[in-house]
Amino acid sequence: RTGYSRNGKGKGGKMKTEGTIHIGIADSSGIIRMGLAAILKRLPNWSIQVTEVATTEALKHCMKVQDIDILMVSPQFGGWFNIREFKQTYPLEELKIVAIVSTMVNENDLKSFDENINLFDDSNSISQKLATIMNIEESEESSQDSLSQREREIIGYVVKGYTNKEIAETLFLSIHTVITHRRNITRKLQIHSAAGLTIYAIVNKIVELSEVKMNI
Amino acid sequence: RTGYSRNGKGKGGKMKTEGTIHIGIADSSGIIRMGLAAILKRLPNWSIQVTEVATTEALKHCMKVQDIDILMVSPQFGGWFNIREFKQTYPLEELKIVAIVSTMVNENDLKSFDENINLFDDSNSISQKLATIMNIEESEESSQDSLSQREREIIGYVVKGYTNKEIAETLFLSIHTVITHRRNITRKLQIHSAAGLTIYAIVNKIVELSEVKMNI
DNA sequence: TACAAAATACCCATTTTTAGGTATTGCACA
DNA sequence: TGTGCAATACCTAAAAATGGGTATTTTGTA
Repeated sequence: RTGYSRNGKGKGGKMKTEGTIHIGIADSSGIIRMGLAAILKRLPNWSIQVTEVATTEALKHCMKVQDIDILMVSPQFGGWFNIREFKQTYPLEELKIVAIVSTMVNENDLKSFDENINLFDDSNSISQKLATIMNIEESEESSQDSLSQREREIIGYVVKGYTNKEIAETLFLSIHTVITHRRNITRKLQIHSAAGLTIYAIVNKIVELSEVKMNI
Repeated sequence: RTGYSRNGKGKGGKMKTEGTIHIGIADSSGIIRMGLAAILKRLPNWSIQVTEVATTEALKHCMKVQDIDILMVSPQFGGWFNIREFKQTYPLEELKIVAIVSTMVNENDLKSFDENINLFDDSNSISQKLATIMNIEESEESSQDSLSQREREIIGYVVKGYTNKEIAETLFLSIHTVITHRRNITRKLQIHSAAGLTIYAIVNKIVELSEVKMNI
């Protein structure tokens, strides 16, 4: 695949020089995408090619047609970036995945990533982190309290103002099931109000603001 | 209105130059500075020149030697950006100051700014906000949807996930009063769910997304 | 195959919201 | 000086949400 060779472990030697690193940036914030890309491209001693994606569809396409060495992705990308599922879909051992930390993120959600980059990292810091991840090997799983597909679907209807009964009717479920889902959502997120859920859904892009504006 | 124009059809303005807008970006995060600058420079229908500064010293120097039309600055810039003091030091009537909202910010800290830009604003949104701040002149109220001040205040707490009882305790009111306010809000807006109310509040800028994120 | 998680469903009791009514006080404006 | 509205407060009743429990079926995976 890529021309970049991760020549084994612990090469203390100056990184890269063995070719261009291809970095994918997946974040819904255009400001972050462009800013991070600009910094990466200007890093001295690194030859970096950047591909930006703003949506999960674009990321899928990118993974299909590109040879990504490092994926930098917001933990909130596409609602919630399921890194475990992603790694199963794209079982590339050499692929490193870096979290872009911009807003509040649960500590647990960061464990599965090979590295974190936050908004206040400067060029030096980012360069150093790049050096680190290009040298290390393994990463292990950590089970997160993540939302299931159905739970995310339920949240979508809550944000649109549906009552539990209406959600049940829409999805052909018993209202008890909907209530159970909502109870599990509350437990996992520790968010106890519809308003809070709405904020969560917007911030984590489970729904689009423009998409729900019509429904209120 | 100002002389600044999209599409170059500017007419006699009160500001110095027609055509190009000079924007200063003051933020300690290089990612945000560069990302915001990249987006601004690529905005269609706008001609924008950007000056980036990372420190308060650089900002002072910039204000001395440059002709800034809009200053975009993080409320946390240099620890805390004292906008009142800044306006006294540089009494430029035409200077617009925009907050760059990246982390949690107190609502009060944003009031003094002419506009806010947050990380999740896309090009369109930023373009729209630019148009807004360059227009302010006849920006008087277009007769609000008749929501009273108290009602808007109540909505703020609803969005933050407060129950009616909690709102009553916070505002030293009877819960009956809070319920009455909420009934009137529901009647005026025809929005019958907390989720819908939350969307309304965000869209209509009664609350800032960045401000409530911390409360959920 | 066996296990874990997800999705489904129901029970209970309590709290909260919604929706209708009414009523008093104070303030602004014509 | 009266009219209208905002803000306050209370009553009742129904609907909905919340928080705790348990249990079955399905599904994916070790």
